[in-house]
Amino acid sequence: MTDVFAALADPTRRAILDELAERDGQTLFEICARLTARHGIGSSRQAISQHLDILAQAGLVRFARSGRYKFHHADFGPLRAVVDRWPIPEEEL
Amino acid sequence: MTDVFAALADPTRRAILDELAERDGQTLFEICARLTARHGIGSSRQAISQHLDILAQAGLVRFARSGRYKFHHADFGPLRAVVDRWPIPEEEL
DNA sequence: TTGACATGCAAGTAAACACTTGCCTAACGT
DNA sequence: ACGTTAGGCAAGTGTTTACTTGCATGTCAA
Repeated sequence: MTDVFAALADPTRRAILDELAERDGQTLFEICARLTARHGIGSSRQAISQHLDILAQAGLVRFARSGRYKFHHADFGPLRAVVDRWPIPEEEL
Repeated sequence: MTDVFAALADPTRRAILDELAERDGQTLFEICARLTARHGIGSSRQAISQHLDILAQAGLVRFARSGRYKFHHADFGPLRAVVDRWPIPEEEL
């Protein structure tokens, strides 16, 4: 399991997490289409696939293979490594 | 103000934040000494200074000049950008 | 079984990044 | 005034990273 912080460093990967947070279990092609349509990201399928691998190595995304489809599920649990590390001040009112 | 996520991607910068969380208001030389002694980080003064600039651009560190000393203060407020963006699950018991 | 669809693998490239090196400016103590 | 201390600036280097290109594998429908 590699670096959660490094996985979050790329804006395209954060957009992927946004997308999976809104609609979990998408395939690679769905993610590509929605990134283009809704986030203005025009990266190739292979680029997105590589990003998903990095997210998976960080534990932020899990795969579920079914036939020729590969569904992607987000897991935001590793983000506690960020939250628990430093004292985040309360929201000002 | 540049990318908070990118600022957190480097382990040396995270160690700097750890150090400032434990003892706020250190000078550059203090930070260097304590990083070496307590975190096993042997980077040069200039390297640490560049890291502090990046942390400052992300809003995570502020400076306070006093004579020939420059005191560094951590501000973890920008970390709410991480917390508020995705639904982080509760800790399992 | 043939073609279309969904994905995987791997080499190559260009840019970003972390770090060093060398010199410079400024503040303090004696 | 002089040396020392704290920090700044900027060019250069080696590695990492994001991305592309081209081809290969596997799955399903007709």
